[in-house]
Amino acid sequence: MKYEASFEKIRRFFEEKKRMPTYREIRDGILHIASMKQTKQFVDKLVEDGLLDRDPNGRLLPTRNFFGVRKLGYVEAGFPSPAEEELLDTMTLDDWLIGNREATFMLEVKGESMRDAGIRPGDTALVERGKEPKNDDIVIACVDGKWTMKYYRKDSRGVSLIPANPAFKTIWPKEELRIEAIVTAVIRKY
Amino acid sequence: MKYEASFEKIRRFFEEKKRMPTYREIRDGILHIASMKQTKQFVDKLVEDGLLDRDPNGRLLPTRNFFGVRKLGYVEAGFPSPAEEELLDTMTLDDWLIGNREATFMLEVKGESMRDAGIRPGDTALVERGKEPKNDDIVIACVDGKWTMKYYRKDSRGVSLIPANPAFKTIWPKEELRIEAIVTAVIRKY
DNA sequence: AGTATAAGGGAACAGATGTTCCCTCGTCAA
DNA sequence: TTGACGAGGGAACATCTGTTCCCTTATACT
Repeated sequence: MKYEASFEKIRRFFEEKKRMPTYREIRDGILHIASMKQTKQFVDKLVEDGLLDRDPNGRLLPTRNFFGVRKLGYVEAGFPSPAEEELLDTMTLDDWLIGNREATFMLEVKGESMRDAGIRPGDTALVERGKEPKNDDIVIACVDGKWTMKYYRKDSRGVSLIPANPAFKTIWPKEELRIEAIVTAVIRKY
Repeated sequence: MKYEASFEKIRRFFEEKKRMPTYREIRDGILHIASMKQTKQFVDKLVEDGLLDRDPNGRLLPTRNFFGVRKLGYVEAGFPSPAEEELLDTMTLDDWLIGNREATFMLEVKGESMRDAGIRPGDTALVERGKEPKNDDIVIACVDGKWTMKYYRKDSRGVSLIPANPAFKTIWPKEELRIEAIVTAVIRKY
């Protein structure tokens, strides 16, 4: 069994069971050998290479390699060679996109009012509640009982909600305005 | 110590240490009591409520509540009341967006050539290598030594790469064309 | 062939951990 | 006051688990 493939099996194990395997599980289910000694040698090498971490008690812990996606540079740069590929930074989408998990929600976008901001129907917005909006933030607001997504602007004339589409009108709230959340990211899945 | 707050502490513990706490760690570090019996009762209740899972050996496992973001409906629907909030489905961005982790990479977008598809400079594209492109997929291609992101189209006249911006021209590859990856998602972070 | 070296197998050990059990103490009703 | 009951504390136990040690087997070299 190859080194890389065995590590991948451990990653899968964690993905399924949400915990790391024990030495004996690695021995029987992954390396398919009978020797504890060699299992330890194999694990030691993985730890040394930074692919695995250890508890104070010796128990295994997942590393960044267990989560997330490898990050490349720009489109123009293209893909690195397989040799360089190992050096790539990995990054979890959740950690990257979510600041305060308690306050963050996913919300599906309907309507064309933010089209020119590159936000289109069917996109998923990540929104965070409880943050103070700044000018030009995209916000989820409840205006006179209706929910919308717009640019937020506050100036000497008061608060206005500005669409990113000339076919829609800027809203000047008459009675009630609650900024319920701020859009922190927009995701389009193909 | 309140029930909810204690659960949140356990979630934090997992977020930091990448493993679940033991009963004794919950007793000393979270509940701040001395009784194993009550610690077990507390954990039993969490397991019963589906907030925690257990190993065949009794060890604790994280549930879906430990990962991801809560998913709402549409913008128009607004936010649910705190009472309903508990019912929301949670979903990890990684699981949602990444099919094949081995083959998926993050790539930053430069240039305006896909502007009308709502993809703009600074956006992050999630791309997957090794998949066969279909018509109208957005692909990362290497044409005559240059890397670009374009719509893919194959018809009787051959393969063409079509920009989503009238200011750019459709590319008819002359010599070399390698479709290196297919764009599976686009993320814009504010 | 004979010997030395390494690899493989597996038992043994110490510490950690979920679970159970027992004792103590306070509260409340009769 | 007394007895019952439940909560809290903590010891005890069986199992699990990383680690080490020793013995056997294979391999390489002289």
